[in-house]
Amino acid sequence: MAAVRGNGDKRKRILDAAVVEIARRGYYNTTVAMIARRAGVADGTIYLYFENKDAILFALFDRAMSRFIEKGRAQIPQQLGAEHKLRRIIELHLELVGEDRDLAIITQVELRHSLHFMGQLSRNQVRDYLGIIADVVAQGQAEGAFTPEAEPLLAAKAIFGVLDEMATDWILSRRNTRLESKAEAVAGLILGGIRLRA
Amino acid sequence: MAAVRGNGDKRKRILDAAVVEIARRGYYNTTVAMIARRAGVADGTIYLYFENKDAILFALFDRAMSRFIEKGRAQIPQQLGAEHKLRRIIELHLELVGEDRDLAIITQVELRHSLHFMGQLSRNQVRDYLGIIADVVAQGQAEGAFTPEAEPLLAAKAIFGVLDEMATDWILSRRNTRLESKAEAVAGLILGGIRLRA
DNA sequence: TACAATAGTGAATAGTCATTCATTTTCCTC
DNA sequence: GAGGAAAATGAATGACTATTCACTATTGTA
Repeated sequence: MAAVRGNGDKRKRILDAAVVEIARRGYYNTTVAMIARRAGVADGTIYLYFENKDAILFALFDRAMSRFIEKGRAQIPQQLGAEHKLRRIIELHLELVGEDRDLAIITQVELRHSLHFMGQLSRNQVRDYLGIIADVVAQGQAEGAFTPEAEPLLAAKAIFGVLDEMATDWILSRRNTRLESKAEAVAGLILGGIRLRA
Repeated sequence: MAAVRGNGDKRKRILDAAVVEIARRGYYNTTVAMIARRAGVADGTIYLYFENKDAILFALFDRAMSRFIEKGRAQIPQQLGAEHKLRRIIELHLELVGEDRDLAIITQVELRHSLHFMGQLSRNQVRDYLGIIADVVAQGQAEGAFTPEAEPLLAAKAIFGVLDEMATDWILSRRNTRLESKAEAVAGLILGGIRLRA
């Protein structure tokens, strides 16, 4: 039944369905049956592709993070100066989060469920991401473009915090502005701070 | 039984117990019975003080936020210049979150559960908090100390994002550094940005 | 076409837990 | 210290749901 195509796209269909259902209702209020229903498969089929319900959430995060890093690699030319790279990261982050609201709800809200989820997986890959930003900061310092006072990893966390808050704020506001429209202003703040330059 | 004191501190005992249990296990993995047990009351007693399980989480947030705003009011003198006020806010935020790790887990991780929780309550009071920061930014601009380019509310969100990320990072790292030890460096970043001053 | 293997199904299972409420205990007043 | 109100109890209820598994359908092969 519901034969969209009797082939191997079931895993994808399940994940896509999970994004929608979990974004609407939250992880704990979404039943496996709901995901199965939307995916057009039987409840039991879910367990042919995922060990358990938690594994679905883990897989969702993996998939999102992979896309993120993949796009990042492709779109941040190695030869750019640090300031341009950082601007590109800011734009890209906001673009990617802003691209799919349901997915953004998962990453910004649902995945922050419990220390269990946060600690187990999300942070490993977040650390990689922070590392990428920290490298750019260090590059900028080496180039003499960025202030040497800032500890690169701390600066990276601060930058991530700003981007993350912008994303969360966008999720929670029902307005339909585009998230990436803030990129310019955000970059200005991050680069220049708020103190008036002498 | 378990007669710690037969008087009116039950509500407080229940909330205190809830902080500990929820911080350890997460909201959805904490049963009402667990909270009751730690509080030294019967399961049913919980329902004399709270309408349902959700209401406990809501109350937890209210209590935390009230303390936050109360301390903020008391410790940020009205006559201070904007930069000093902002530094004080940064210190205070990190101090208060850093004061009680269990409570911090609730506010940084557990309360971000679902749009349901995030949207319903946390944001109303967070908006007030953002408003306070935005006012300080506007004051700084009026004084000519802060850059006029920054839109105060956007700047406030960015600042909140930085503080929030520092807090979350502290929660997830098991190290026992004091959160407020980062205040100085964070203030430097927020005020000066990362671009080198000419 | 016959036969296995593989994939998919969905009803049944086995728990779990928020919430209720009949009963008991504590508190207060006279 | 009697009696009634208020507070507290905790066993029972009623739902709900992740996961399993005996069975069916599909697919590929000889």
